Amino acid sequence: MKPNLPQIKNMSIREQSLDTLREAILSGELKPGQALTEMDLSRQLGVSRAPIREALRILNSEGLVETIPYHGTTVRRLTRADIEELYGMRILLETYAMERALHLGEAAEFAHLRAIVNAMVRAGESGDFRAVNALDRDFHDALIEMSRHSLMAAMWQMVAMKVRQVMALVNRRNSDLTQIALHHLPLLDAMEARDVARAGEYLRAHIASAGDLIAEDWVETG
Amino acid sequence: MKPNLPQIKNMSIREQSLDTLREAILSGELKPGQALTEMDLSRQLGVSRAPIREALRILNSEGLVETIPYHGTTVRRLTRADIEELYGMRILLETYAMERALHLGEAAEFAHLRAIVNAMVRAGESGDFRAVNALDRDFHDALIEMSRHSLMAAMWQMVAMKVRQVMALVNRRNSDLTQIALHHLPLLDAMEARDVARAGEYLRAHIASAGDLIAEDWVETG
DNA sequence: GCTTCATCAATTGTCTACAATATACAAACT
DNA sequence: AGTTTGTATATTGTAGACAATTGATGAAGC
Repeated sequence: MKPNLPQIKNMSIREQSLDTLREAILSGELKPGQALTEMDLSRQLGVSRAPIREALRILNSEGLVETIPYHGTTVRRLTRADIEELYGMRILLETYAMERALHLGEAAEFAHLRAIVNAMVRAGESGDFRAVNALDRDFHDALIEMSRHSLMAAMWQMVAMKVRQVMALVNRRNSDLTQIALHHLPLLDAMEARDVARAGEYLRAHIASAGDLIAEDWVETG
Repeated sequence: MKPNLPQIKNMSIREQSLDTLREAILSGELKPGQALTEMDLSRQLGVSRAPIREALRILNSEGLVETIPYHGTTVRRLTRADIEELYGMRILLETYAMERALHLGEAAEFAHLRAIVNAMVRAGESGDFRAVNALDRDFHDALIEMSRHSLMAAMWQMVAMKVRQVMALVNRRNSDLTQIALHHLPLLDAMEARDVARAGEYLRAHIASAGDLIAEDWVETG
């Protein structure tokens, strides 16, 4: 009686437009500073302006675009200071989330983390850097999930989006990504030992080094 | 050549609707669970549905309302768990902001804080609890401002809105508010002495006690 | 009695046309 | 020449009509 058929997606045009635009921004396809004219977008996506406008309002309150009245909407620019703030906030949120996760997390969730890390290391070894990136995101999302804190999850959503955008925009050295994959091993060991202090140190070091590598290479896109 | 004329306000109908609705929600005028039908709102505000819809989308992504497709928008309900999460997040964000504020804040800003606290105590003594509330908000907003962290400010915005809504919905004992006004005195003393550890303790105690008082009295609105 | 199906009312979703606004550029004036 | 003022154009802002969807209600069939 439950044939597990794939859900037929019945998303409104607004939602589809929103997802499409957000994905384009986070993947770096739409670059900071780029103008988004409603007419252009509606022509490109083959829909009217109304749902596009609603999607843009949402993106605006998510901090991904900026709108000047009667002038237009642009993809929000990112300064080096933004990136430093972003990684500072990551450390703050994730440290807190991890402390809760170590208390509230269940065995299955720790096993899930282990599986992610294993896959990440394998992906690093085989040079699949795209997969490393995706698995890194999965790891940190799972960590937040384990903290059982819905407001934290909402805040993390905001931060994680911008992190993803930044990662897509910067030219990372592949060696960095391999390093980052390996960083997760001692971190997870400490977490499985429920060693809050040590895990916290590894986590902060991991995030800070990733942030520094990015801030270092950052060039403000004029 | 600069006669200091007042700026003519030229906010779009969307912005005005947004401000009106948000204010109504945060002040408790619109209660959690209440239905917001677009037609009703547009009639009441005397505008068309288009700007109302855009405002509702924004409120939705701010977490103040919830929308079910083809069914309607309602003011988001608040559970006791939400409130506990809210105050936990407050402690996390404000502790971090205060550490930065103690390093980055300028003399004029500390003086400003002192002026706010003085006014708050006076308002408490004269029984003007509405003013105590407003000044408490000013104090914490100013603290965030002093941290010179725009992403923090954005996150704080979200948290502060919900705090305001919760405060408006709960029946506070007036004695509590007077207590809260007095809490700020030792906190500010420690801040002016740049004593991060002590100020942190006072801050956390202040927020936690406020949160506990509210969570205690909280009745889930059916 | 219970299930199934058609219908209806209420609401949101979308589209199109029109209005309002800002900017750039050219023309007129001093 | 420099300043001001008008005008054109591109863009966003708003309105109103129509389409799509949902959930409820009640009738028909077993």
